[in-house]
Amino acid sequence: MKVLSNASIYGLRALIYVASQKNEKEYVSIREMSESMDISFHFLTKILQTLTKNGILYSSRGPHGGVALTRPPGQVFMVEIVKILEGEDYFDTCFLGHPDCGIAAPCPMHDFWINVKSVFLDRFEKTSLEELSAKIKEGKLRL
Amino acid sequence: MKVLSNASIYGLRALIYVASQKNEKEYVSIREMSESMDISFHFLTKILQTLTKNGILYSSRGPHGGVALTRPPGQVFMVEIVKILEGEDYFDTCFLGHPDCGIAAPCPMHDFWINVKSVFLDRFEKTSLEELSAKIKEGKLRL
DNA sequence: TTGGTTTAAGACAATTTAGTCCCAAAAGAA
DNA sequence: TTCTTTTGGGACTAAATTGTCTTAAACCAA
Ligand code: SF4
Ligand code: SF4
Repeated sequence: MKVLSNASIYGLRALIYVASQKNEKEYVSIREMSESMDISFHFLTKILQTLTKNGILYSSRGPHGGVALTRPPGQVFMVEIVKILEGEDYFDTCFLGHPDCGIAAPCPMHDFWINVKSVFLDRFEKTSLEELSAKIKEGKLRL
Repeated sequence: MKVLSNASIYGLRALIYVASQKNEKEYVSIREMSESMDISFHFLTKILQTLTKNGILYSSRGPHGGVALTRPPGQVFMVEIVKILEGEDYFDTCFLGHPDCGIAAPCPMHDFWINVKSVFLDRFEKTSLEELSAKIKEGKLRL
């Protein structure tokens, strides 16, 4: 079972990496992240570019360049990242892939699906990069 | 958000279609199903072939041929279909795509993810084709 | 200013998923 | 038998996702 594309997963992991940095103001090198997390450098670069375009990250070229968060990790929530990388309609899907249905006479999976989606949305809305990076900072989890 | 591939969705819908048939013993034509549900005939055929190979369906060629359930709809559960069409390891995934991790120092999403997967597994284990086809039989839901 | 470093951008290739097509094989009817 | 209908099986194409590569642009330091 997979609910996020590789692009979203890599983007999320990189943001957690950045958020877990000691010095919040310093740029983090994409090369360093890609090697540390064993993700293709160019692929990760492309993903982070869209996060930069969408205002999640600052970026700077040249020596000591890289990317940095535009906001404190406690103010960046998963839901925003997922909507940027997966699409704005991420939570507007039907379990069976129907374009529209279910209002009048929903199928037996409808209530389940609506509920699952709201659980995901709720969790994504409440989980910040700060929370996600907490255990990394303590050195308790690899990324 | 998508948790099932198109192949699984089409396979499930076709099984629901078969299960909602009045005469349980009669073969249902794949052509009829593909046209009624607006699914590619050849694609659906291929999917139903793997379900036949895996003992979910009988099949017969020629006039009045088609597919039929090997068991009563009340004895066929979603979990079996999903594991056949998505792979046996469908429920053995990590939220962040790691091959192994989390036992010692799980990430903040681990508990959430484990819980979500068990909710899915539980529901898939308890939902039979009979339940899924109930509303169709009443004519209350399109497929 | 010159050269090295690093992100930006976009073309390109590989892989996976989705879908199409053709022909063989089986079943039924004439 | 012979013809038609319908599934079986595999090759093929299309599209989406994933990943690679090359060059340009920005930044820094000597
Ligand atoms: S009723 Fe079922 S098929 Fe219709 S939108 Fe809800 S989940 Fe999808
Ligand atoms: S701890 Fe997090 S990253 Fe590790 S297996 Fe669990 S969900 Fe995946």
